[in-house]
Amino acid sequence: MARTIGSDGATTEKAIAKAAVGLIARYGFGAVSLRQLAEEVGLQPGSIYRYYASKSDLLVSVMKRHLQDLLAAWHEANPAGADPAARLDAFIRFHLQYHADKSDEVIVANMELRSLGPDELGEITALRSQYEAELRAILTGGNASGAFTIPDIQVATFGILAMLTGPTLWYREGGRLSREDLARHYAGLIRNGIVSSEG
Amino acid sequence: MARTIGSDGATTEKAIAKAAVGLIARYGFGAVSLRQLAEEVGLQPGSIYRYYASKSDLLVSVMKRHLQDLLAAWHEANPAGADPAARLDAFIRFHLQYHADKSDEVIVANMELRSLGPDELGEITALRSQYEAELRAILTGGNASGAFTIPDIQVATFGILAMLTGPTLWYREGGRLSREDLARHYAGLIRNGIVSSEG
Amino acid sequence: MARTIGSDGATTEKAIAKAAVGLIARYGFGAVSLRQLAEEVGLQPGSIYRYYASKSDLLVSVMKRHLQDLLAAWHEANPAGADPAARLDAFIRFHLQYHADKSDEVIVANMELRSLGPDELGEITALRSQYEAELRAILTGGNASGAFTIPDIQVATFGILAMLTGPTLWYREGGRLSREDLARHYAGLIRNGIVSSEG
Amino acid sequence: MARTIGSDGATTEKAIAKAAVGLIARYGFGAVSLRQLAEEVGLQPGSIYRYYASKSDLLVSVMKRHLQDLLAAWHEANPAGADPAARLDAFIRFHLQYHADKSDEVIVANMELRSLGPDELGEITALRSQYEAELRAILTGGNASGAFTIPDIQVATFGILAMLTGPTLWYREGGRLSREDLARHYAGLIRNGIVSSEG
DNA sequence: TATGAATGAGCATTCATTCAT
DNA sequence: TATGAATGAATGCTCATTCAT
Repeated sequence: MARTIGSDGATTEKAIAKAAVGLIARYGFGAVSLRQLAEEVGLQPGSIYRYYASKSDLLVSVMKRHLQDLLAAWHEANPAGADPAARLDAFIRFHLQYHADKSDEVIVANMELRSLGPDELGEITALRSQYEAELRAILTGGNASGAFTIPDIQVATFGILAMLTGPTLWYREGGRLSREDLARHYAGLIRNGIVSSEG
Repeated sequence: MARTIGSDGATTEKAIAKAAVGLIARYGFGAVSLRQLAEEVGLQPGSIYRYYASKSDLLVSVMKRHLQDLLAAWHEANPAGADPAARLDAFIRFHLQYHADKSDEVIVANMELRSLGPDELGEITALRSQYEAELRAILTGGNASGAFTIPDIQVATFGILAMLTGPTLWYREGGRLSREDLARHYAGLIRNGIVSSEG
Repeated sequence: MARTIGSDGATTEKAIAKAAVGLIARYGFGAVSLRQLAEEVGLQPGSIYRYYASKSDLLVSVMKRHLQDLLAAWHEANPAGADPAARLDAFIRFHLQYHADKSDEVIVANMELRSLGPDELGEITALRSQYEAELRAILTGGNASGAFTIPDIQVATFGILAMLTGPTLWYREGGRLSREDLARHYAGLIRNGIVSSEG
Repeated sequence: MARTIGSDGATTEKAIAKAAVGLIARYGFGAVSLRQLAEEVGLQPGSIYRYYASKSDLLVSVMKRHLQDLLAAWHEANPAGADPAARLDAFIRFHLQYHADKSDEVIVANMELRSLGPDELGEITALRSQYEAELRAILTGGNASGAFTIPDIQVATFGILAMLTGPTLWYREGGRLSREDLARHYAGLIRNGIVSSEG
């Protein structure tokens, strides 16, 4: 039936990706059908294949874009010259902010690694590692300057990331805690622990 | 045909549950078929229905059992009379230990909430909340006694749990870190943060 | 687990047949499972096989018994020596009465011929034909004696039987019409038609 | 794969419906599988779902179409202005004719009411009632004009319909009786009964 | 650019049936 | 006499995918 009036490829592609992220975050990759996705976008299922080679390609594409955007945004926000404590603080705030803004993408990127084939898993894992390396570098720098006293950088890196990613699953805008509250509390916990944390 | 010689119901039921946990943890609930599960157990697919009313019932059953066992084990391990710091330490060690021993169950219970219907989700969530409440009580007690200085109990509870559950995804027995190392490092981080943590 | 206390074979067999007739009449042979039937009787599905060789055997057995009982009851009720009009009247009343009393059996015997294999169909059809022959004989006798003026005995036989069997599907005891009303109206219709029927 | 050359939706849908009526009439709704139906049409089983939402939807659709066609055809054939006797005669001939032409549809519509869910049963029953009402109106009119002497219109309506629908199960074209014979005999029986029926 | 018809494989589930106990 | 464990085949249905139009 030829081109739907006013439709254009780039727009359609973005609409598919956006709908996909929302649906996958809510229901899980395996539980979302291309029919469902197509209907949400206002297309026939077959038409998705003009933009993505397969359902799996769609997932990889969405994840990759998210992780690349995340890295780019952090490079922008990173106060590279600052001292370790300030850089860690910036990282905490950036991570919470970005993860609150893109919670669907985060959920997909964290929960659907199982849905990837081995090759794609490698690609995605490499990007995730780059992001982890950013935090690791801050912690290492802090240990070197004496600002931090971290016995195991790896444990701390994973621990902090896990902690900071948690709110994706429970934080709701407009609830008891403002974003600023959240950042303050987490920064205190990470810096000083619970024995002497201040917020 | 008919009863396999020597087969008995209780044994078969446990074999199904055990295989299910392993497969679901590895591939995700939606990606595991009853055919696959049946083959792993050495049954015909239909025979699973002698023990579980549906695929979804199998998931709920596995999750519920896990959370009940978790709670029971903690009640056993909880040094109820001790001071808050000691109780927190016990909780950290218990959680890491139990989650390392039952990593498949933990992965299923944490990742497959999406695969539950609304009623079942309520049941499971209630059990999870009970466990969270145990940690919350320790933290609250510590604040009261002056042992801790926690500005937001909720954030700390979720933060600590997220942190401590993280290793399920990356910790491997026999690697660089012993279980004792892990416990020590996490305990230090949680107690003192990264500025003055020791371990 | 050996014999359930107090159970005995003949009783169980009848209980199965009775439950089967009820279920098949309500839901259709194909839609009734042996599980359902077993549960209604308080047995395990496998136990039915002690009494009936197969599901299909159960159907045949029920149908055959019904048709044999029907024939026997008519032979009892048939006023063999009477004149054709009286015998027809007796047949009408007998048929309506018996079909009202055994409506489940009638429904099964009329609706489930399709569920029979070819051999069994032959057996059952033969019995049905015997019953039809009884009516046919009355009509033929009436033509011979001049009591009736029926141009085609076959059409009249089938027509009368179809008419008289109809109430199985709609007649309800205690409604607008008593059994006597029903018999009177049908007898009038059959004898005199609608131009001059009296009731 | 993809569209079979030259295939088109409307054609396929009709082919499915036609094959379905034939198979259901012969074997019963419950005994016909979608695989069997698909094979008869030359499709894969799943392709049926492009046209019918479920197996049950297929049945309802077939029944509804039949009853609507039946009503429309009678409205066409009904000699509305004629006297009751002529209208009854027209009804008898119409019914026999239509039921001989569409015997599969008739069998399905009469035998598979049990296979319907409660809502669908209501819809179908309503259509059947409309058709019954047509005959009831003729009989009522005849009583009013003095052409008929029917003590119970309901019994006569059901009786006549049951009688006239009977041949669907036994009448075979080209046998001993022509369609005209059939119509004549039934008209005689209905009008005058068996005491003085003439044909 | 997009549709609409169709495929083929797979899935959860149900069922009649068997037989060691 | 009856149970309970299990089979193997079938069923309705869904899905990712293909491709002529």
